[in-house]
Amino acid sequence: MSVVINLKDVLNAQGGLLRSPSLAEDAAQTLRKMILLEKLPPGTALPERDLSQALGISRTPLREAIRLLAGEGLVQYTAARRPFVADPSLEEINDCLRIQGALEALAGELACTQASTQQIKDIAQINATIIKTQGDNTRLHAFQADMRFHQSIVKAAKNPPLAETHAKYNARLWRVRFLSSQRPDGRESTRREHHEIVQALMARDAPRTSRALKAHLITAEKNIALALKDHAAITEE
Amino acid sequence: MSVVINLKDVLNAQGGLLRSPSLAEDAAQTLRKMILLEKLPPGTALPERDLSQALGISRTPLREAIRLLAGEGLVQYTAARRPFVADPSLEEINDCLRIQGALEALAGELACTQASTQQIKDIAQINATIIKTQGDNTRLHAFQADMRFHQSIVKAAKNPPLAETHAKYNARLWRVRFLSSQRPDGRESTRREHHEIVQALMARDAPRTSRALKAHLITAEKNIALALKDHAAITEE
DNA sequence: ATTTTAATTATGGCATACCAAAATACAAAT
DNA sequence: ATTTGTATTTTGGTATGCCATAATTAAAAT
Repeated sequence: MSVVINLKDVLNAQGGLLRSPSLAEDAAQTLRKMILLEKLPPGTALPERDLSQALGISRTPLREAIRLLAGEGLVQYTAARRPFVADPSLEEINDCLRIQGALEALAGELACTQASTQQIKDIAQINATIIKTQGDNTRLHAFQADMRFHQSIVKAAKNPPLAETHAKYNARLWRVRFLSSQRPDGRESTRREHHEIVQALMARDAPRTSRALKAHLITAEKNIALALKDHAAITEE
Repeated sequence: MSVVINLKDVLNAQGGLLRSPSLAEDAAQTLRKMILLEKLPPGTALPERDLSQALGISRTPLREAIRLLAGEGLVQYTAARRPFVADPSLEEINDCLRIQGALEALAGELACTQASTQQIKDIAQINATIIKTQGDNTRLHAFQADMRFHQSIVKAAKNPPLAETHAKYNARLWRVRFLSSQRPDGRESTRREHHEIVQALMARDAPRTSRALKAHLITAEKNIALALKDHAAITEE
């Protein structure tokens, strides 16, 4: 019989099923958010010492966190190996969007044969939620629902490496997509395209699903270009 | 005037233009080769201390090397965060091949509009080399030429993130592709498919190029399945 | 005032030591 | 012999200190 308290149990009890696996991953998540919300704007230097001190951890896990973000493309290195927040050009963003388009098109095709009927129902359900909350002022929620919509399609493809790579590009594009989602125009085309994607999936028509998803990404490309233009104008002044 | 010897100069002088950017990347490259050549067979545990000692470096860079390989999918972690050489199932390999197919199809499409005529000539040239060396007993060279063929197509797409992701899946699939390339059968279909890819590229016919590359990857999937079957039979006894 | 050069500082790469948790080996009990 | 409980060892996570080089500042020369 022991009276020693199990630290893990305490943490699990307090945070539900939350786990804190490592300081590095925690720091990575913190930095990810700061980058995407532009608390760390593009181009910001990320010196290991200052950051680790700011986050209350040592350099070792902070360093690892930065490597993680670099693997996702959110952080880059100068020639002298100094890390800084990536500042992707519109061209590079479009490059990533085309890749994301190809990945989602593949996911859609695979989902047509691999997804359970329940999964397709879930996808349709998520889309229905998006339409309902369309008028809300909670833009963040609408955005997150849109992310879930695409993620659920990828998940239905039942291809773990595909899901992983897709998630990476999602992280990389999160900021601009969020920016783009704040714009009211293009919302109608999004609604229409989502509907077409769901219809194609329900019909389990692989080529049609692929086409619909590719078209959707091309629309996203246009909207993002507009959003970035506005954003640049705003942050300039 | 100083008599102190500059270490960098010494290293550069001895290795030509070889650079040794970091012990971590060097170690990653060493481990990559060992994994792909099955000196570290699938499933092998990778304890940080032993490996770092074996490579003559400390745990810190070795640890970083392992993270790099994990990012490529060559290394995985147990639930207790112990790293081991990934042992992908045939299903997982096929998952990766489908992704690779989608990536190369996209690359082919982009290359049709983005590639310079010189780049397309180069691609055709590489393929010609492959055909010439077909009879050679230097299987390794033929394999490397095949890799270059596909890489040059991706490069011609002029989409750096695409090239990066493609390279990662190449690393991940290197071992099985090498295995597959050792088999004599299927060589004829490879020759035919490569020819079709080159023709489609020279015609700058994007859909045709896409189709040709997708078909090529499907063939690869079949050959790899056969090669793995043989390999399993050999390593069993 | 501008350019060069030297000294200083800041920063990333690496090695090492310590700790907690997990795995393993071992002893005891059934 | 099998299981259970306990001690030992192994292992990954983290903190810290040192080093070489790049970046910055200061000084000197033109």
